[in-house]
Amino acid sequence: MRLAELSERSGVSTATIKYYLREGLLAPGRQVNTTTAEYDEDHLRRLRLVRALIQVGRVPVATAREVLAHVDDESLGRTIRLGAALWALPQVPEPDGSDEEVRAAHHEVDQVMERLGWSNARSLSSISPAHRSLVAAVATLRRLGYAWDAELMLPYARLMHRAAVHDLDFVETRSSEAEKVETAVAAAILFEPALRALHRLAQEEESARRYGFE
Amino acid sequence: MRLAELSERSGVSTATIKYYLREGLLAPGRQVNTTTAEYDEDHLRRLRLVRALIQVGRVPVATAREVLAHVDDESLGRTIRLGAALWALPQVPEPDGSDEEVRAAHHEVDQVMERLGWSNARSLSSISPAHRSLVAAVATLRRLGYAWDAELMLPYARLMHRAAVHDLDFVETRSSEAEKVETAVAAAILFEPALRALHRLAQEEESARRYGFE
DNA sequence: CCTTCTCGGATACCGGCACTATCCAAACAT
DNA sequence: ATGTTTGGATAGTGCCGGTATCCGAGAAGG
Repeated sequence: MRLAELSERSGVSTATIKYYLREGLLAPGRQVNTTTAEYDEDHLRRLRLVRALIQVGRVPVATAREVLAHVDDESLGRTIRLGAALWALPQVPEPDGSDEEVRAAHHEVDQVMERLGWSNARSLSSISPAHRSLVAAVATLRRLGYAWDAELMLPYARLMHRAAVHDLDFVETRSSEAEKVETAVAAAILFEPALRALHRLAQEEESARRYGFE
Repeated sequence: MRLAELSERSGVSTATIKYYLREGLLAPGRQVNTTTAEYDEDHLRRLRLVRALIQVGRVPVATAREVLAHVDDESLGRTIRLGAALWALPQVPEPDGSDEEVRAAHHEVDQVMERLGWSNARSLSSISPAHRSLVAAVATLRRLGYAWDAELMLPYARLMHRAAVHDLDFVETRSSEAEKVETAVAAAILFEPALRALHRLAQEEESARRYGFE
C-alpha cells in the first residue's frame, strides 16, 4: 500500500506519518521509484503501536524511538531485549540520593523487595528505572505527609506481582519472539491505562459500597 | 511566612508560585498591606499537593484547578465530593460511540462489571470517566490485535478491587473530612505511579524468574 | 504527446502549555 | 536616605507534537 492508504487505514494523517518517518519511529517503505514507496501490514502494525505509545502511553517521541529500537534489536536475548525496551521508557529523573526522604524511601522499598524475596529486583535495585520510579513516588508521598512504609506497600506489591504473572502468561500466548517482545511492551504501556481505569472504577465502587451517596 | 519563604520551603520558584496564584491553584495569602502577603502552613501543604498533581500526576494545570475546587467544596457529601474531584481528573476524550471496537470494548467492560456485581459502577457506566477511560483503553488494545475480553479482564479487576479496599482503608485512617478527601485524591493520583512502578518491578522479577537472563 | 493528478520528500511554520524574565511602584531595612 | 525586597502585571521563552506549503518526479487518461 502507499502512504495515502496507510494513512487511511491507520487514521493517522499523511503529514504525521511523514513526521514519524523523519523521526525514525517507522521504517521507510520499500522504495518503488523516486516518488513512490510501498508499505505493508508490518508498517501498519508498527504505526498503530507508535500511536498507542504516544497517545495512550504519553511517551515522548524521542523515548518511543529508543523503545522501538530495542524491540527491533534481534541480537539481544529475550529478557535483556525486553528489559532494554522497558528501561528506555521511564521519564523519571534520577532521584536526589542526598535527600533525606529519598533515602528513607529507598530503604522501605528495599525492605519490600527483601520480604517478598525479589532477589532479581534487589540485585538490580541501583539501575532498574522501575525501582528508581518507585523510590521517587514513595519519597513524594512521604514528603506530602503520607507514611508509606514497607508494611503498607507489601499488599500492593503482592497484588502487582499477581498482575505481572497474568501479564507474562498473556505474553506466552504469542507465537513468535518478535511478537512476544512487542506484546510485552504493550503489556507495560497499554495495560497500564486499563489497570488505572479499573483501579479508579474499583475505588468508586468500593466508596459507594461503604458510604452510599451520602 | 512571605512568598520568598514559601518558595524556599517548597522548592518552587517565586515566579512559579505567582503563576499558580494567577491560575487559581493556590489561594491568595492574607494581604498585610499593598506589597506584602502572609502565607501559612496550609498554603505550603496545598502547594506541595499542586506540585505532586502536576509533576507526578502529570495533570494539566487547568485540570488541577478543577480537581482542587472540588476538594475545597464543603457543600458536597463525601462520596460526591470525592467523586467530583476524581471525575474532574481524566484527560480522556469521549470515545467514538459509533466505532465498532469501542462498542465491543464497552460490551466487555460491562460484562466485567456485571460478573463482579459492581452495581454502582454499572449504573454510572455512561457517565463515569473511569469507565470511559477503560473502554478507550480496551478499544485501543483490541485495535492493536490483543483480544482483551471480559475473561482476561476479570482477574485484573479483582486485583484492583483489592487495591481499592486497601486505598480506602488507608483513607479511613485520616481524622478530618477535608484530609480524607485530600488523601483520596492523593491515593488516586499519587499511588498510581507507585503502583505502576511496582507493576514493572514485578514484571522484571517474574520475567527473570521464568527466563533468567537468557 | 500533453495535460492533470498524485506521489513522497524537505523545510518552515504553528499552537498549546508550563513556566520565566522584566518591569513597576510601594514599603521595609539599616 | 537609599538600597533591597515585596507582590502584581505583562510579555516572552522553550519545548514538542503536529501541520502547511512547496517542489519536482512519475502515473493516468485522452
